[in-house]
Amino acid sequence: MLDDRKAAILKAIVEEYIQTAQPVGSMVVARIPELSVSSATVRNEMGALEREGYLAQPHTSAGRIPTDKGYRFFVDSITEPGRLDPVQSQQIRKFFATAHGELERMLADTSRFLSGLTDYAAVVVRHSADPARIRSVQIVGLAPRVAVVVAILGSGAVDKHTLELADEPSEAQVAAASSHLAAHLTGEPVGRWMAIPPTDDPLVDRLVGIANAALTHGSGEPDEGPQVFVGGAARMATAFDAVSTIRQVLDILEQQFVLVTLIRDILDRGLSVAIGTEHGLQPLADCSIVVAPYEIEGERAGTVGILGPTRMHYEQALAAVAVVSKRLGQALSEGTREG
Amino acid sequence: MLDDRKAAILKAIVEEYIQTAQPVGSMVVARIPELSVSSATVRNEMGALEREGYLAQPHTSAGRIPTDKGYRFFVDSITEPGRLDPVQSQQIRKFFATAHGELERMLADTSRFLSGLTDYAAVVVRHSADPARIRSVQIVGLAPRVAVVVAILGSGAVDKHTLELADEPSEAQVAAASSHLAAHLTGEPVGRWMAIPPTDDPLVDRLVGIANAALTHGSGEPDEGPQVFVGGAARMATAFDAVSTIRQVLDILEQQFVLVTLIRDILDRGLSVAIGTEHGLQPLADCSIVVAPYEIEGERAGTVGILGPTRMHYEQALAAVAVVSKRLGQALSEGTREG
DNA sequence: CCTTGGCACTCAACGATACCGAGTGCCAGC
DNA sequence: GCTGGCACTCGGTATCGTTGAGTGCCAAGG
Repeated sequence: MLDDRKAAILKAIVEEYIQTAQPVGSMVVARIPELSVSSATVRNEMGALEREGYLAQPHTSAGRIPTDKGYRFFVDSITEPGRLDPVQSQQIRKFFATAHGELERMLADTSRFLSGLTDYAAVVVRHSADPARIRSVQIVGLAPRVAVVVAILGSGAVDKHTLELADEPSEAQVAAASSHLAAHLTGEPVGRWMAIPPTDDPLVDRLVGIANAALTHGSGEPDEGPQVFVGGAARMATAFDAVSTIRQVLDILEQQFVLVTLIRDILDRGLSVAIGTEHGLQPLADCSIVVAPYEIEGERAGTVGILGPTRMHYEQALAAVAVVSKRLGQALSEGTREG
Repeated sequence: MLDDRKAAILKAIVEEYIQTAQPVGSMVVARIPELSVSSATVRNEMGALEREGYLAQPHTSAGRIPTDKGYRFFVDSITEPGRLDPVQSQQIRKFFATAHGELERMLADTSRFLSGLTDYAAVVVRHSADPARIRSVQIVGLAPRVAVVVAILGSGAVDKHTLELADEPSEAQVAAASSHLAAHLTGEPVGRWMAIPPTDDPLVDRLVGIANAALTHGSGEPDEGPQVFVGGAARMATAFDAVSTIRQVLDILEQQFVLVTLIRDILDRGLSVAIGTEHGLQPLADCSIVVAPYEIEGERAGTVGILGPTRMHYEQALAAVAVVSKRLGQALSEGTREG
């Protein structure tokens, strides 16, 4: 597609522009040692690259700026995993050594951490596309008319619902309902309606029905769709200088549904980076997104990602997202105890 | 302190400035019908108001801008509750009619709603200053080495922790531990360490100890300090035009601890509004905060508030925050079932 | 004594103008 | 095909009036 020299020039321009945020002129490119050509030659090549859509010129007599296509070429040419500098690796190690606690807090912390690490906004999605299966379920009476149904899910999460009863079941009836429920729900995905055959005790059936309904339609997390944690949105205020752009980007970051759709879209297309207008969202035309799914015990459990300007530092971003998603998965696979 | 005319002039200037965001000149003030004086008189009074610290001048030959002290006078002069316009009342009614679900989701939704209602950033804090008391507690065995301790709190919230055991207690032992724990913890505030006397079965004691520890130091919400929900932070990008200000304010909004401290501070001082530098936070020097606590069943359970520029629309803000906090409290008092 | 019209003064905002220089495109020569 | 040279472009910055909103002060009038 591009001969070696064009590729080298394009790469140099992208790198320079990412660093300086200024249009890159031919002289700067000609100065880099790998290329021993004059600026005039570079100018010719730059003209060609512009005609092919890799570069753009803000106006005549300005340097060149990479287009989305230019960034795309650059990103695709990053083949080796990309090194994190030791300081960052150290930070990551430290974070995951000390991080602990409840899943949701962990995800929120991770989003903040990743944002600090990369200096872009970070997003962590916990998706529930594949609903966790119920590993164990139990009804517990707590007071004459109050009971709890507690389900432990395959993901290690605990789904619990308090039940208010019209009846006052005996302990035996609660126990019967509990085991009847367990017999029919264990192994099933949570949040899906499961028909449960009646027993010979209508009171037990009512109790089972209430518990089953709570697990199905209950307001516990699992069936409320994916959860989104955004960290470091404030950094977008530094990444752009047009207030309107900042506003638009922040708006998107608050629309969790949009974020989730966007990220799923990117993953569905088999990408790990979406640049500028590659994703459809017009307000994010100046943004790139780097994502990586994380896995808990081999199952995709969510995604981590960062959102930055198209002129983001892609190697670092890719490396950081990759490492953090891996480590997050590991950390969550260990600490499956606490839901 | 201020004679009637000065007060009227000050009020007019504040209102005008809130609307236009432009320094207010003497002629504009002289035009208002209540005051039938010439602009020259207004100028004299404005000079006096400036000397007394209520007004400031960006530069000679510009109009006047209210100082924090000026806003404070204005806010303190708002005595009657302040009317919400019918559209907003309608919105509020509708929101609380349809809002439902889990406490945390409800609070998050409320923060988003309040932000939309006022067009400022909104904050909802769920504080746990007065830890809820345990109404009922129970240990449930789920698997040979896995048990759950479930505590229902006075607030209606459910605190549950999964326990991983070294032993394999019998059902009777679990039941014994459960009732022993219940006997000593019921009525106590959660999250505080309670000594529990030993029984004659060391295995039961170990189980009780683990459960007790989980409830005390466990990672469940109640002892993790207050939770903060921020909605509509993006709106701060419209409220200010200096990018650095936006950045600073967004930063604060992400520091939950700072927010909570700030809000508690304001409430502790018996205020419902903090203007500009009245709160200590330098980055928020251009912001005002309007807060109101909400109550669940008569107990203070948290705070709702909004954060906007010092030139915010105070009457509306005060009214909106007051009404939303009240309605939120009512809504949560009804739906105490689901934790 | 307070109010008011008048007047000189101030100063940010705006527009016009000129200038600078980084960067380009093109061309002729090596 | 590469390179040095050169004319050209045009955004950015600085300079300089000009404008006008707004003030402070004063002297006259109720």
